[in-house]
Amino acid sequence: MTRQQASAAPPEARATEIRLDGNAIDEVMSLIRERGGRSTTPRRAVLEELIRAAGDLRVAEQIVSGVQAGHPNIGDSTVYRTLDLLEELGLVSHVHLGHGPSHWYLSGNRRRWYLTCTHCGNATEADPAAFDSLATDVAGRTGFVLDAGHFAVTGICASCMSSAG
Amino acid sequence: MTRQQASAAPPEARATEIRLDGNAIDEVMSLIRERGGRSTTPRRAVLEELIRAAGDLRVAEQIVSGVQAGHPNIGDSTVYRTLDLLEELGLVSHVHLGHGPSHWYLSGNRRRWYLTCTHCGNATEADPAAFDSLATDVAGRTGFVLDAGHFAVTGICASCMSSAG
DNA sequence: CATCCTGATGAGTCCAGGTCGCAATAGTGT
DNA sequence: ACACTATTGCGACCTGGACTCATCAGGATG
Repeated sequence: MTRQQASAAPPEARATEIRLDGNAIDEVMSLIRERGGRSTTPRRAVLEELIRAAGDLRVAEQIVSGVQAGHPNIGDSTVYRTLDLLEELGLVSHVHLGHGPSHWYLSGNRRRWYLTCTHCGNATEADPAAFDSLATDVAGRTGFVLDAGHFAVTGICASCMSSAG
Repeated sequence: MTRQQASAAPPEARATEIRLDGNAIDEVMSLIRERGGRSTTPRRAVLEELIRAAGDLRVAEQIVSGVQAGHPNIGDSTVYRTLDLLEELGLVSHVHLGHGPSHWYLSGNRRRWYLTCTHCGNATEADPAAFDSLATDVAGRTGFVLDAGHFAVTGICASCMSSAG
């Protein structure tokens, strides 16, 4: 109904190998330039911030303030736009863990699969093997190709199960 | 960080059998009264609207306008609050299919599992059996008890796979 | 059936989390 | 160094929903 329902993961998305070392930024900038884009300070700053997170999850607001700590004049919307760009390139992903803001991480070509406990709110990354067999099963039955990321699966974690019954 | 992170599905939620016939409303009102709540016109109106949807998904805005078609003086926030109440009672559920608003349905005690295509945006209900075996697998490995509903799993549907590659 | 107590309501305001339009700025191929 | 145009930063705006609070009305009681 609203703006963008089916905008994520355009088929052109090219999952590129990206290492988390210092050269990564230059490699990404080359990739952007190949596509006719430009290597700019804000884009480098956002990438630096994501690399600094070392693959951990960050909400957009954290990324914005991390970037602005070093570059106070970079605007919020530029960070959002850069995250979207990097996601199109297949370099970063965002996941919705619950009702709050989405969480971003440098994914390379490996999306993750998260479980969120609706009781304590904690999110944990899950073993991809279990999800893969679900995906194989569903693809075989229906042809629908599941994508692990984007939304966490909710449930009750082991410790909440044992404590709260 | 914000208000409610871990509020969904309080342990007291009692999944009650609810039929979709005309007596359902009275039964639900009795249930509400047992808990010290009151049977009110807005609550009946919201339930009527959900029953009218016959189990189909509705976004909150549709439910609000459906209710207000018959009762123009019922406020939006009352509808939201009533949906929350009915969800606590285990009678309705909401699911996030994508980035837009959440979708509500009369669930009784049976939550559903949806697949959303990130290419065409369509959501389809999936066979619960596949999800159940995933849930059994994950519970065995980690003790985390998965809940099918609340978030859809994204992917690419069969027709988008074949047409767009 | 009149009263009272308190849960529920509706109108309006506020908030988070982005998104958008646009004039100004700054990469980059030549 | 230039020109061309992708990007930026700013601020206004938008959606979906939560909150406040004075008022209203179920329904248990007498």
